Amino acid sequence: MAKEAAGRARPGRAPAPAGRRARPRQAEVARLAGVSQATVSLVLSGRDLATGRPISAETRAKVLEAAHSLGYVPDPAASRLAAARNNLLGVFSFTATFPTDVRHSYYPFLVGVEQEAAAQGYDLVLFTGSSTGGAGAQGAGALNRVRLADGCLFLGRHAPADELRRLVADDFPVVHVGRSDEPEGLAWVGADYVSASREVVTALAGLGHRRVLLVREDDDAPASTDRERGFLDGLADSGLPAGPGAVFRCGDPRGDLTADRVRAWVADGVTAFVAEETDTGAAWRALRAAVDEAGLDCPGQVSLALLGSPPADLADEPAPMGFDIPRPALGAEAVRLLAARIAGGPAEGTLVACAFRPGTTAGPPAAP
Amino acid sequence: MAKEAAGRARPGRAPAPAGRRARPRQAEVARLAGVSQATVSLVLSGRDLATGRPISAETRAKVLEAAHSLGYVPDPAASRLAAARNNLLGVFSFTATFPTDVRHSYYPFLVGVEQEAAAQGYDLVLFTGSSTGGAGAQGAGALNRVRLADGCLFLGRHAPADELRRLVADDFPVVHVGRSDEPEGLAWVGADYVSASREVVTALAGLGHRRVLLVREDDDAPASTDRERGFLDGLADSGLPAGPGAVFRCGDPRGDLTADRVRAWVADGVTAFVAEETDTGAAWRALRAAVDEAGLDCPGQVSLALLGSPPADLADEPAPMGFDIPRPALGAEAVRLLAARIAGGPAEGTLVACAFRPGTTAGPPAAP
DNA sequence: CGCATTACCTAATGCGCATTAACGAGTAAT
DNA sequence: ATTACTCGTTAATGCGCATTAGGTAATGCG
Repeated sequence: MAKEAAGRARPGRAPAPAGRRARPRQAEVARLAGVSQATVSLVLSGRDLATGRPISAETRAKVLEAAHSLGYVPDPAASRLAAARNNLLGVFSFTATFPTDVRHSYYPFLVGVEQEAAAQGYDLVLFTGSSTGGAGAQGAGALNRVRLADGCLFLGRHAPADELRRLVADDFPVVHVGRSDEPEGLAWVGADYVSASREVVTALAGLGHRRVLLVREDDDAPASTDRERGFLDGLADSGLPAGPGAVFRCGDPRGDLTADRVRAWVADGVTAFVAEETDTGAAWRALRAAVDEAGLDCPGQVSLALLGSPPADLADEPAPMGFDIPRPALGAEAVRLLAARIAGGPAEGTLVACAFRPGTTAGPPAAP
Repeated sequence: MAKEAAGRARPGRAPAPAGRRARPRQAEVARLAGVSQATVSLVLSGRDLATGRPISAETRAKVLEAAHSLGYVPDPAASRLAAARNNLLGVFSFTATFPTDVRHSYYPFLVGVEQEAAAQGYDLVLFTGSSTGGAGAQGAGALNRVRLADGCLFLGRHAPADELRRLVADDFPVVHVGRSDEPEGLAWVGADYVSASREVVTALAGLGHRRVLLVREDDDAPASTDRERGFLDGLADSGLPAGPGAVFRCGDPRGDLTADRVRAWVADGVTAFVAEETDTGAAWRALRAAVDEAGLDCPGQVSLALLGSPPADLADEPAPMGFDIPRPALGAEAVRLLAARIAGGPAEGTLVACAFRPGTTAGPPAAP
């Protein structure tokens, strides 16, 4: 008895919609060349040469000609499915990837990401996320969408640790941009704020300043604490006093950053101020405003430095002493690390050095 | 006799690499939920509700919970291969998508693309490409990678028509950003340069100018020819002379744009100049330089206008009369059109209106 | 109570390609 | 001649998902 009943219907695909059907498949190339589909795959992927699996030159030629004459182009979906990887890198940011306000943007970073991704043979998936409503469900599980890529980059200061933890626990290749201890075992690339900040303090000390004050914001992201750490290290290196009075925290109970306060500090012997850099540049703006209002001449009476790059809208002003984060390099490094993780590499953290910027806002301290 | 010999080995996939825990598949969700893979597919795609295929609420809930707890996310390649969609929109540019030189950038455009894509429930795939080496093979077939997505946006003035033609012929949903006639049947969105340029000329005529000259570059992209067309239309509308002398082409055999030439035109009765906008802003820069060198006061002795927005590095200068391309709106419109094409809509061209900008570089003509 | 519905769900199938064991045909070695 | 290989190619298989005919239990109908 035949196992198959005669009129057994066939489930599965509906017949191809007549209109769309034009693209040749490997099977058709194979038929035309008089070989098997497998041979076509081998020849076209060049895997024969690479893996030492030999295909005669004659067969190669036949296949190539057949493919060409049919105008064969591989179906990327099928390739990627069969190859169990899709050559896609995710980019997920906790704010809009293309913020309307260009000032605060990941643009320079993405420049590096794009370049390096291309170099490594990856395309990029931008998860329209967090901000705008996004393609997927909001909130819990939103991060899961990134699993469609082979790995994912995360941008932003405050990543939801628990969601990330889940990805990391599943051994999904993830790289966070910005130093982060939060989920244990998270790979990251970050700028070396500690060294860069120390270098700025050292430079100020080298100019002769003996009392330097850090103005920072009330935010405990690693980017902030690293800068403070480097600042304090720098003071220690130069043998300068580093008591709690050396750091002023905006939003402090002690009050705001005012001209009066600045005058008091100066009267107290402070000759140089250092501001933390953040997305908004609030600390730097506040410091400049206060110094300005206090009527103090910048390179003359007090020296100023910024632990980072000035916000774009202040790009025209004289460059402050400080350092520049090599954002494109950071992006490229992030991609490199992610590619390594995908290939099975370890989840490490990588620091990228910042470039010191002498600027024109610092000089020798004024004689008292 | 058994057809299969006893120890017949199994070709095909190698066992999954032990180390990395793979993404969950529908099959695992199914197992956890105690149902079949097909049911999972039905529930997750919502196809049950849509097509009236009944799935009990209880089963739905089980499946959804299992999927959620496993962090399931569909494999885009598989979805696509199975002839569905993957909610991915491609973006392919013929230069780096994030050019190092921010001046010429698709940034504002991408802002709109991201927003609208999110609104429509799509994620974006940036095909790293063209310029930098790209993920796929260069040249022939490079465009083919975009087939991974449900549809693709193409950016850039000079698209390789033959490659595009192939995609269009295969009925792959494509939208070109910028008017384009090249591959027949290509959908596009573009700014309405003709109307906008005409409006500028009309405004100048309204101020009393009777001789207006267009400075354009030597490039025959539609963006250029449309502006010239609108310029000439504007002249005609206002009854102004529009002979061949009304248009000056940089890189002309007649020579460069010099101060002397500008003086000669002015002596000849020209009171207003209009420059084409391009990526580099070359025409506008040349015109400004020449006028400046000729010692002519801008709103006073001659009026100037720019058929577009000034380059970013000239953003601080007084705004020229002209128009602004609503780039974010263009991006959004492109996404909308692409979504429509994916849904089976027609391949149409869409013009988006530009916003007239009075600026401060145009005034009544000087008395002779 | 027998048969037709209805409500739910599963089995089977294929999308197009990559992968790999196995096979046939030569050669060389035994 | 038999074994032992090498070389070139193919058959078979599955990647993960969507699709759809068909099955099964529960319900309706006369």
